[in-house]
Amino acid sequence: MQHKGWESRRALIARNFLFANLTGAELDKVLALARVTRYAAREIVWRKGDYGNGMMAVLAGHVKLGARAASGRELTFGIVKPGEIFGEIALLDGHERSVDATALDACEILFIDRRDFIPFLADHPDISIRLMAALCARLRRTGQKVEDTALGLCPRLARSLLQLADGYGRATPEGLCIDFRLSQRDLGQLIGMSRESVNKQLGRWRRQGLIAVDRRTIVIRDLGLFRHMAEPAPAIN
Amino acid sequence: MQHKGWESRRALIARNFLFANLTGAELDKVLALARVTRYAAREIVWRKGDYGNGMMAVLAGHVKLGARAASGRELTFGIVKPGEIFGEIALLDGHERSVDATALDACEILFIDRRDFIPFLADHPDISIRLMAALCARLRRTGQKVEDTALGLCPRLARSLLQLADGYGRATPEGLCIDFRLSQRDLGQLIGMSRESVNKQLGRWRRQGLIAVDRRTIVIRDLGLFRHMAEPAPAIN
DNA sequence: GCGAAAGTGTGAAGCGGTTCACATTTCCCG
DNA sequence: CGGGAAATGTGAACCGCTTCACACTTTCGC
Repeated sequence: MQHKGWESRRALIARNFLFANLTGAELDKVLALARVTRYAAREIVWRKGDYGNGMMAVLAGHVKLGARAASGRELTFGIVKPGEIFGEIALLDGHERSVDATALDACEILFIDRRDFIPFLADHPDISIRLMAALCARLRRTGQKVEDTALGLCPRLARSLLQLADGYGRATPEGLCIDFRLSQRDLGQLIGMSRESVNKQLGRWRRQGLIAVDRRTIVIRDLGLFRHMAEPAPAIN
Repeated sequence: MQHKGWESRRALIARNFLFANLTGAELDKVLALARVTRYAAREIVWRKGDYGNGMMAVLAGHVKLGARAASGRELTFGIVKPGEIFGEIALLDGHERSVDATALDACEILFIDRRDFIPFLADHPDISIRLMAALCARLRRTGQKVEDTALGLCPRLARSLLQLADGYGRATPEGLCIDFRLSQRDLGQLIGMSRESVNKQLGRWRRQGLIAVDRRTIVIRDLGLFRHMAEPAPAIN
């Protein structure tokens, strides 16, 4: 391991929310426990059902957490951004992976084995607490996903876009630009509906001037109006 | 607080998985922190959005965790049994309740404020670990619920019944008897479908001789065959 | 730059589950 | 034990989403 890689990894880890305010020496300790792996786009990090022996942190790139439902349909639970962690459930309970994890783009991912990390946690109660908070956040998010089930296409898609905008939005003169490319198929999996349905709804909104679909991004023209779409019974969809 | 109540509560708490192997003195400590409340059937323990200032443990009775979706539809996340806990998310992160909690029958529920419990946890790492395990279990379960979304009525209902049978099943000469009364409306909310759909599917199964619906219970006649119904593409539904 | 593969746009048909409407039964409380 | 409320059973109509089929465009690897 050459010096340059070590330093840059150290900097990347320090940006992760879990390790954000560790001292330099502690960061080195984490790095010593960790293994960093690169994944190409579409590469599988693990499959649902694999034996889960540790936790991952995304240093660079994006990871999709999803599953192929028994019916054959693919559905996405969420997308993990740089600085976030995933696989923390298996870290804590050691059971099998509950979802598939797939690299969306080229990723750099840090892995820590639970046999190393659990003792480390014992010495770092603040990290344990942040870990629990992450777990709680994921639980709330997943619960929200269950609730969204009761909603129709229009509010569901709108919510999903707003959520993306929350993470990747950039204000422009034309409106809120979502700087993250998801295919309509991906969007469909994210909201649990068919690609065609997503296409048609986006088309309707485009024709209404609510959004603009540039080649690789979606721009929300009027955020206030668009938020209306996220309501259960939208005025005119 | 008279001696008798104290003793019986102590016995009930000792039966909770979280406090299962505490010493007598530690149990007393927990009891001192806790407040026990009785709820009548259908009484609301808390509402989604309330400020969550602690955790509950069910000593007796059953609590339904659910929410009224924005569309007006009611849906149930799960049913908490005696010896189990709920509200542990708000205990850990102190945010608002993510679901409604309603007593299904007459309940005896123990409440511990997070300001008292968090310090207690610091002295009892074993309990912290069990708490995290509970959190993980809930997360896995909720994820399963999201996945089930992709399934149709038949497998969804079958799974739900099998799950109930898992907790309340009693083997009889006629088959596996589910000793827990849920109305068809409740079942519908549990699987996220309409009461009518549930009724019709139960009717079909009854006519096929797969189940028997005695006044207040459902009996699964042939478990093996019924498990088949829980598969995504059932032979003949 | 070219060709295959992936993504997008769109209509038609079908289906599964919802909603509505009502009859009947069971339960429960006074 | 009687009467009202809740639960159950069932058919008809409706509706939203899926599926399928296909044209067209964009992207990406070589």
